[in-house]
Amino acid sequence: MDYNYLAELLFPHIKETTEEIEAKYPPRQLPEGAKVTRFAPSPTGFVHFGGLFPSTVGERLAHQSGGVFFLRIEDTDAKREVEGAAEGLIKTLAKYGVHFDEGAILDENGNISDHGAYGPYKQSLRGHIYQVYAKKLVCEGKAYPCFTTEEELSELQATNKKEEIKNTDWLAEAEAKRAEMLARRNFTIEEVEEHLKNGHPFVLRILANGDPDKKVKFTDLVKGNIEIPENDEDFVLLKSDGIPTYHFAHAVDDHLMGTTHVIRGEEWLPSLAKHIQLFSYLGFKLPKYMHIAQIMRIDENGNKKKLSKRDMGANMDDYTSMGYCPEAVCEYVMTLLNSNYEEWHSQNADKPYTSFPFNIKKMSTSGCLFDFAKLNDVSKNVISKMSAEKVYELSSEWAKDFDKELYCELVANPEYTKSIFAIGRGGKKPRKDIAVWTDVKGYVDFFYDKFFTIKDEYPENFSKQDIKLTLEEFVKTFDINDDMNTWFEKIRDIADMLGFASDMKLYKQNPDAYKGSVSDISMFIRIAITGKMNAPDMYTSMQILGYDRVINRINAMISTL
RNA sequence: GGCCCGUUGGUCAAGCGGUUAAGACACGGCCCUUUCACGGCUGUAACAUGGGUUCGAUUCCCGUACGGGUCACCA
Repeated sequence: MDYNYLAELLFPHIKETTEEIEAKYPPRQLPEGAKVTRFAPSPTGFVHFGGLFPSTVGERLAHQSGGVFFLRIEDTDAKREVEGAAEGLIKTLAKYGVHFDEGAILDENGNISDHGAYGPYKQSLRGHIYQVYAKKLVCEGKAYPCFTTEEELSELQATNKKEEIKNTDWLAEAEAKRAEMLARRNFTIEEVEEHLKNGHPFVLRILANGDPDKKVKFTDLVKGNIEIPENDEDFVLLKSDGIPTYHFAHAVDDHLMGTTHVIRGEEWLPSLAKHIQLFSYLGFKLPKYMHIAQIMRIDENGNKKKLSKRDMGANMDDYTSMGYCPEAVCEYVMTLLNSNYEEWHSQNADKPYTSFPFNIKKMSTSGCLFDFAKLNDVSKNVISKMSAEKVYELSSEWAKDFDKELYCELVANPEYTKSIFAIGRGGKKPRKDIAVWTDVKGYVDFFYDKFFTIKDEYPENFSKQDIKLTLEEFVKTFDINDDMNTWFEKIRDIADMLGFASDMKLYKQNPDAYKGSVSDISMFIRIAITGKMNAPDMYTSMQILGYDRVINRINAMISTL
């Protein structure tokens, strides 16, 4: 067959040669060892946790090596595209420290525009380029048109199923399909001309030359050495609308854009044979691949499943509403990505995660479970290191969007609010009460009259009389100007007066000799003032609340007893 | 079902032929302590399984089981 003629038939409008294209994409001038990585999402929705993973790896690897990290929008499937998704993607990623040097970047008006010399970075804008390479493959007899329609194809699969080739007998089905597809390879130029004349659409398929009994050896930077059967499937290169499939776009784009490391989820591993074949057909140098393990979740049967779109914790935008700060999420991602991150972090507590030497070799080969408990722990530590000022700023910013009522109280008196956040903060052993901004309300509520109500929630085993006497005595002796020792001595005095132990050590030696201890007396007061059994340091809390509020609350409690 | 990947405590994981099999989170206890939190100490708990190879296997090889992924004109 005259392949050149066929190519001309198929792509009459393509005049440019691959050499001319190549000339427009010269090799990058980068220092030795610099990595060029990319994140290449399809704009079909929000960024999910599984996408933050590889993008963080790409970002770290590129920027750590003095390389380039770019964003390519893979909008080759119009059916699935979601309006505005790309913009949202970029914004969300930026929030989590994933910044691009090149590619589709958001301008000041919120529109996507190209930055960099290796564009366009939106695949829908690169149609011409793919066709040039497609034409070349046809010329070389490595690709051919297939006029079988989608309907025919799915019918074929359907009949296979209908004919009671047992549902479990995939092999037979696959073979039937393969035989059918192989038949498509046989066509004459005349047939093609006829189809074209009738305006029939076609897809361009690769003419696979692989022998599945033979294996290709391959080294993945994460998975190590793997062997996969050669590809013998005539997969689609160009869809009937002329737009490339992922496989073809991947080969052409990553070659032209000079990607050195392809970082993607391990779900791509099965198609690696296709890519190897394609790169070889095209005469491209194969980039290095890193197939990183998926994040998993536990399904209702207790099995691990890939974390997917609808799962709790999947959508990165949910982390904002759940009240996580991005730094915490980033650190958590680092702990999952590099097993030695935590060790490094404990030794370099003051440094940002970006100065951690990220190491490919330390990446896990197996999928890990998403663990909110761990995230919360990381997050508590992150927040505990912030200044009161910062906590005020971030929590009120969050509350503004997600808890208006709280927001109003927080910002009504900033200095007051900051003094609350300052309790137990700033020292070597800061409190770690807040993991997420949604914790804030439950932590600070009693400082605001709006959220505070007097409730008699004393444990049953204490006499109301003692409680009442404690509160009355406290009101009599309370002086807001007392220092902490004086203040507490007064509480001890009340304990002694009522037959409670004022000395904890003595109490523990002989608890039966007393009605209780000074800790119980404190609890009586604490419940009146905070409404809780547990609360941060009471002396400081009272200083913040002020004399009137303290006395009013205690009096209010007395009257309910 | 084919192909590919994986399997160390509940979770994340060190380990790379000889270890008392780290550490972190979670959980329990103790100490500190007026509560909580913090901090300190401490405890429970793991090499999926069967065969090799080897003087010796968690580590290497093969099988089995289990889990995951994939098998589109989706990425």
